[in-house]
This record gives sequence, C-alpha cells and structure tokens, in this order.
Amino acid sequence: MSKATIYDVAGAARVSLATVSRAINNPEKVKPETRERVLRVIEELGYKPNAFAKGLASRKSTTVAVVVPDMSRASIAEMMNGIADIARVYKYSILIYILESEDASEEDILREIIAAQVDGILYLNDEITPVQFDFLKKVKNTYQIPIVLTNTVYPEDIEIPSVSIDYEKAGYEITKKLIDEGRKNIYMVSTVRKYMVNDLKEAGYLRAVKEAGLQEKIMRTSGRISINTEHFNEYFKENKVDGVIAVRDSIAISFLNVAFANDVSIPKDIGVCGFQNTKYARLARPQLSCVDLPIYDLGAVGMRLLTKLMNSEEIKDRQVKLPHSIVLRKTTL
Amino acid sequence: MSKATIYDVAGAARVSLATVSRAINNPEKVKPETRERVLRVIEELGYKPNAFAKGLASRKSTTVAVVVPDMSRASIAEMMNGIADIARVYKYSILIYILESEDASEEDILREIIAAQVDGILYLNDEITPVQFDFLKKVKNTYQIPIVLTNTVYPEDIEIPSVSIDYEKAGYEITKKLIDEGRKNIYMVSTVRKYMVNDLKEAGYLRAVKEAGLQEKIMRTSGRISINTEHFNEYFKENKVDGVIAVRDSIAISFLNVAFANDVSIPKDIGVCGFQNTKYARLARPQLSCVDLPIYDLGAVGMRLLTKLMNSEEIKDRQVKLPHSIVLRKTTL
DNA sequence: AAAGGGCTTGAAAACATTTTCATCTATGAT
DNA sequence: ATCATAGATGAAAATGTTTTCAAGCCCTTT
Repeated sequence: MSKATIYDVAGAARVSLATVSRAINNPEKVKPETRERVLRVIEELGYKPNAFAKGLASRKSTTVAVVVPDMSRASIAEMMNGIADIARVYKYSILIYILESEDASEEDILREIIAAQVDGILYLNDEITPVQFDFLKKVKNTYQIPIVLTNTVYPEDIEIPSVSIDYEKAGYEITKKLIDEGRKNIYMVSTVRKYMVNDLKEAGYLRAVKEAGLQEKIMRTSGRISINTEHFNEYFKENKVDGVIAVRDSIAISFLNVAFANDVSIPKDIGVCGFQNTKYARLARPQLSCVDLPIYDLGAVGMRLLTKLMNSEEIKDRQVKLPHSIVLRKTTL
Repeated sequence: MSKATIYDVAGAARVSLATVSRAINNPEKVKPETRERVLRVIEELGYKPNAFAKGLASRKSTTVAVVVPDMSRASIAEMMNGIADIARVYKYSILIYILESEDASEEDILREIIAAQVDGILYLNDEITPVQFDFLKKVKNTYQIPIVLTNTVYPEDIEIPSVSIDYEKAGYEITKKLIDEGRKNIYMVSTVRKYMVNDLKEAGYLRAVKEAGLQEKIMRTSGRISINTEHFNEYFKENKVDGVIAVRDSIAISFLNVAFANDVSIPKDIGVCGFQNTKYARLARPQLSCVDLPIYDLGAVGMRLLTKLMNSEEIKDRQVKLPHSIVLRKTTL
C-alpha cells in the first residue's frame, strides 16, 4: 500500500485532517490520547506524509542544496560525510549539484537550485570568482535563501557566512617549520588554476619566507602526475631546493617520487610537506608530514551553521575558522 | 521577485493556466504564436515552476535517490561524477543518502527515501546482505519504484537490475598474470568485512589458483593501515610469499611499504597487484600494477539504466557488465 | 447561574501545478 | 448552406498537505 494519505489516517482515527497534521508536527497541541490513537493508525497504515504536498502547503522543503566542483576530490567527498550526518540530525535532505559539467553554466545550475525550492545552499566550490560571488549574493538576497561557504572564504566580504580554516596561518606555520630546520631554499608548489584557498596558503608561505629573509619561490604546476613529474625534474636540474611545501598531499607525494628518482635523501636533503593529511599521506614512503585539516568537521560545522541560518537564529561569528594542526612524520626532520 | 506563479504568467500572456502549462510541457499542443508569447512572458517574469506543485500534481519528482555507504571511498565519489553527468542530461535531480550513520537503520533510510517521492533509486552499497536485498525488493514491488544496483551484483537474482563489472573474471585474470610470471605462493589480501564484490574477486582468484594446482591463500585484514602493517609483518616472518593481490589499491600500497621495510625487492621477489587503478596507484613507488575499473562509467551507465526504467522502456540486459582491463606497471614483471 | 478562559478539535482556505473534459473556431467536404 | 472534424483553448477538478479561524467543551471565577 503505497498511498495512504492523511485522509485515510483521519478517517481511521476518526479525527480531522488538521488533527492528524498536528499530531505529527505539533504534538503538544493535541490531547495525548488522541495523539496516541492517531500515531497508532499512522503506524498501522504505514503512512508517510507526501513531501510535495507538505512542501507546497508549508513553503518549506527541508532540503538543502550542496554545490560542489567535483565529487572525486578527496576533501569534497569527506566533507559530504560530515554534511550528511548533521543534515540527518536536523532532518534535512541533501540535493547535490556538481558544477564541472560542460553543458551547464554555474548560473544555470543556481537557477535549477532555486526552482527546486531548497531551504538553503551549502557552497563548497573553492574556485569561486568575484563574478560568481556577486551572483551568489544576488541569489541570496533576491530569493532570501541562506547560503554558507564551506572550505572557502571570501576574505573581505562577510555578507555570506563561511566556515573554513585559517589557511594563511597554516601556510605560515608549515613554512616556519621548514625554516626552523635550517632550510634556505623552500619552494611552494601550488596550482596553475586559481583556488581561493591556495592563494591563502601561498600568502602564509610568503609571510614566513619574507620574515626569515629568504627568497620566495612559488612554482605552479597541474594536478596531473605526468606534468608534475616533468616540472619537478626540470627543477632539480636548474635549482637547488631543500624544502618543498605542496598545496595538496598528492602533489607532495608526486614530488617525493621524483626526488627519489634523482637520488636525493628525504628528509635530509629536502624536507617535504603536504596539505590535508589524506589517507595517502600515511601510505607514502616515507610517510608525509603535512598540515592536518579537519575536513569532516568543516562539512559538519558548515551544515550546522546553515541550519541555524535557515532557522533564523542569530549567529555571532560569520566567518568561523576551525583549528588545524601540523602532523610531523618522516619527510621532515 | 521570487514568486511569479503560473497565474501571473497566464494573466500577463492573456491565456489560461492550462495553456501556460502546455506551453512548457507539451509545446506541440499549443499554437506557435501563443507559445511564443507565453514563453516570452515567462522569460520576462523569470518564472520557474514550483517543484512541489508540479510534483504534487503530476506525481513525478524527476528526482532520484542515490544510496551510498560512505562518501569518502574513492570509488563512490568518482561514480557520483558519472551519475551526476547523466542525471543532468535527463534532467533528474539527485538526492543523496549516506548509510553509515549510527542513528538510522537502512530501513529507516529507505522509508525516508520513499517519503521523498523519488522516481528511482540508485543503490551503490556493496555490503548488501540477503536481508537488505529482500527489503529492497519489497520496496521496489510495493512502491513500484525502479531500483538499480551499481557496482554491486546479487549474482543469482535478476529482479533488480545491476551494472557492474565481472569481478570474478578480473580476479581470475590478475591472478593468472602472477601465475604466468612463475609465482607459486600467491596471496589474496581481502577484507574482514564482507563485501559482495570482494567475494567475487576472491572467487576469481580461487579459480585461477586451483586451475594452476597452487595452494589458495586468502588473508583477511582491515582497511586500517596500522592493522594492515602488523598483519603483513607477521606474514613475512612465517610465510613465504611471492605474489600478492589486494582487493583495493590502498591495501596493495600498504603492503608495498611493508615489503620495503623488510628489504624485499618488488617485483623480483614479490609481484603485487591492486584493484581499481586510483590516482594513488600511479603515485605509489614503484607504480602499482592493477585491475583498472571504469568507475565513472559504472555510475553513468547505472544512472542511464535507471532513466530507462523510470521511463518504462524495455531493457534487454538486466545485469550489465562493463569491461575492465589490466594495467601493468612496475610491481609485476 | 452566567461569564470568562483554556484546551481541543474541525471546516475550509490556501499552496501552484497538471490534466481531463468540454467548448469554440475555422476549415474543408458534402 | 450544413455538417463534420481537427486543432486550440479554457474551466474546473485533482493532487495531499498546513494553517487560520471559529466553535465546542469543561472548568473556574464571580
């Protein structure tokens, strides 16, 4: 029996629709005996409120949209776990939107999202441009729908709340660690594509390096392993390096491999650090030192913040920063 | 203006609701001029049909549920990309449900899903038990909602269609490869937890090993690196090994590390193979030989199959098997 | 005994679509 | 000129909830 409606329940429990609805949504407003009778009938009939009728009548969907650039990134996937856990406790469903597809602009997708009548948007795209950011703000304001940025920050603008970590500080700290080991030629290996958070990591690196009177050396490569490898090999020919900080674990590991091929000893000759502390940081040989990011928590806290917003609760901190840590393993002294 | 309704459009275009609805959903049923006028008004007002009213009236949601055990597995995340791409072309939205949470049983979650009125379910959980499978069938039959299993098979039962790869064959082939290299003590490293697909990989391994008159040696460990490492170390003490097939790349890499710590030469002394061909197989040192799985395609084809089912199209093959391949790198001869 | 005030409940409107059925118009055939 | 027919459109029912408003009931207070 798929189709028990509220009418069926009302009939069987000998009450009106209104009472059934109240028994479910405002239990305190109906007499305990009645409520119990109604609930029993609901149980018997296996009644489940129709989500559409509910959404239509109440103008709430208890659904949030999660916007991601690409699901296969380790950080995104892990954040999803945190998001889903919190969403469950607050009874929200998750609609997922993946941006990278060819045949739909970000704007199209945002329109889709609006049409879907979600109660809130969790935005995980860290490649956000000023144009996109403005569009986001427009969406937020004209449709009055709460948005939170997760694992991205839009530094000077507090209009859209965000939860992230202090990437600048993390970049600074990890660079400092290498400096404290006495290293003088520390490279930051970043990406050619512009990611908000990588800019921040670079900023932290620059601060530490300048503070120590060292020369800044930022190298940009791609996430593709074959390209990395070539880049790195050239660097070995032309430059002397004694420290490398990569903006992603996988890039650090890639570097590790090239270093070994070139017979350099890690960590003696070169100290290497990554970012995130994925499972693969521990699977690297030697195990990778890196900044540990609370990825799951980022998702969870972001979602929690969104629930508050959707509930019109006052929030004190519109740019929450979660703590990170540095985990030292075998690629540093 | 968030709230242009179909009434507003009808008014501005001087037609009835029905005509507006038709102009959108059955363009061929309305006179070209009228249609154009209506569409122009829609554009002007920025009208978007309310998804709830639409769902309520049409009894279709154009939404599918994707059920996954845990988002952070590399295979799951990558499948999501394929799923999302195909979903977009057929205009379906994706509701995501993650199973592993403590406070909700699988049955609860399935109830949630049907309450959400999805048009179809894509089920990616490869830890499916007979009980769960029966429950799935019940859901499918009593609610008449199409379900497809993706990257899982329920071998003897064709009632719920599936798309997967021939894991048994893959297991056989990769084992055969090691046998052909002249190896005699080939271990399969599987998981203690029961995954449908790992059982299949084991079956293939067993077939190859028996066929060659070798002894079968299945070792079960956990996904946790620290536990793996201990297990592997003990094996090195007590057993002689010259071949290892791991059910996951990460386990193979973990093994690689232990092997190096024990001064064995790869691939000369031991040939090692993984399953899936993740990015990390190429980041391993030496690069890992493994079975390559078309993960993205699995998601895409699964979703495509589901759209057919939801559209009541006849499908010929209820258990589609996607082709895999073996990629030989540096951990085999 | 009448008035007031909580609780508890029900009737009906509202939510924004789709879809069925009937009506209308124009066109071509008789 | 009449009729049949096809195509285009509109009126209204249907979809399954929530929510407002009013009413009923029972108890307390005057």
